[in-house]
Amino acid sequence: MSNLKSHASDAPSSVRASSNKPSTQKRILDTAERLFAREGFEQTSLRQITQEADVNLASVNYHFGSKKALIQAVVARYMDVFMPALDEELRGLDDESALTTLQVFEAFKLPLFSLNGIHKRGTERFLRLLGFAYSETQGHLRRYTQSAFGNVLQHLLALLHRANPELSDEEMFWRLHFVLGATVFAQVSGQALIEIARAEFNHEVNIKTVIEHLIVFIAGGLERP
Amino acid sequence: MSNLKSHASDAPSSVRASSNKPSTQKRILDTAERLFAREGFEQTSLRQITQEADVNLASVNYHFGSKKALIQAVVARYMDVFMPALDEELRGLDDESALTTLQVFEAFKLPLFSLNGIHKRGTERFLRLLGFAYSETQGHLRRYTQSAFGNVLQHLLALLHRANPELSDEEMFWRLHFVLGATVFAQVSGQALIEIARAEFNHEVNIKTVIEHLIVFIAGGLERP
DNA sequence: GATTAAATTAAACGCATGTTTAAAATGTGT
DNA sequence: ACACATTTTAAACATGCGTTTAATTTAATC
Repeated sequence: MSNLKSHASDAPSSVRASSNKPSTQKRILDTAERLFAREGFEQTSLRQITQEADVNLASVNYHFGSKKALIQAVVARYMDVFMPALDEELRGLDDESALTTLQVFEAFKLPLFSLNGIHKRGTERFLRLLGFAYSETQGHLRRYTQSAFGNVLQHLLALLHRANPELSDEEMFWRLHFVLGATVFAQVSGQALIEIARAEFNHEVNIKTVIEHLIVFIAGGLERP
Repeated sequence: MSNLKSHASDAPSSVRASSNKPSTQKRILDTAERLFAREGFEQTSLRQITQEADVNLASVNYHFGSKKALIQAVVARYMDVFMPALDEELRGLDDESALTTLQVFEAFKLPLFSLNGIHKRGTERFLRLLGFAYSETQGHLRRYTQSAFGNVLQHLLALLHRANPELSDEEMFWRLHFVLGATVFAQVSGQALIEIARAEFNHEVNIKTVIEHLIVFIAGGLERP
């Protein structure tokens, strides 16, 4: 944590001077993201990351301090885009007169797809990172999310209660966690499932399709009387 | 795999002769089960198991051949009870005239609760083992389940299709995996969630309650038009 | 261009894992 | 009681991990 060298978070020069190669920091971040999203955090070693990024093993600890901090940096890059976008979408629902569960979940779509601005397959990567963050127990990530974006999550819960006033707090508690489970699982097993589906149904399947299916499903489960 | 000593699967003498202590094999199996269900497969080391079981480290490899084989033996002990029981329940639904999704999922309840015959908290343990088997990628376990009990799972799929004839194969495919996700997640995060719920709602929460909530949720998600 | 500061490098450290080995202990059949 | 097979044991093996160190190279500053 505090082991970080002072210059590590200095902002500007993200591109090396007289070279078209991205900086070491960015190379590490990009490669780590790709591998984390594919294999999970624990399954990905620093040696694997540094080798594929073509940087020295020790540079991860030099630039980020520790593997934990690297994980957090990778996730934060997406969170910092996603959460404000979601926040705005949720605010747009505050004035809705007859709010439905489906509306609330569909508010996730734009923020999710906007992540493709970060990377070509940003949506997919973010969801898989999230999935691993929860299925592996990366407590520090949960704490970071809760403390940095807790208010957004509170807002979400309030809207869901407004859309389902007949559900008790306890029922909402359980169903929300089931929603989370279905979502996380769909992403972690996502790539494998997409391939199976492709072979089985003889047409292209992409992340958008999966999300559409998922949203209908979780809305159905959550609204169940 | 084939490294197993020939006597390892010899059936009978599960209790040592002139001693009230269970056999080494059983001690390993019981302790491994307890730890696997609590921490997951990868998080539990053989040293932890053998230490708590009070047996020698090497005896796991002697009796089971490898850690993978031990994991499989632990899971199989439950599968061999659960799957036939589920099979029987599902057969009971074949003659149902107006089959509902809820009926299909409720057919899981008895087989699940029957696992408490194996261990006091057998239901909970089995579900958590299953959860870890899927969230960690224990491919060999998936293969074993598929090959040993594939017919039961096929039967389940057929019944769900009968209860929801309007759903396409593809929709059923996705929803079934979301169901699996919600279930697995609920169990892996289960203990933590149960404790939060207990504190939040000031009354006892047990595994049965969670399953009741879950079944309603997944039936709602799956039936969604 | 000399002097600092920052970044990179190769190597080692310390620890934990699953597995194997070979000797000792225990049990079994005659 | 002997001979043999089975089981248990302590120790080492081989591998992989995140991290640290100390020296070198590169960049920036005066």
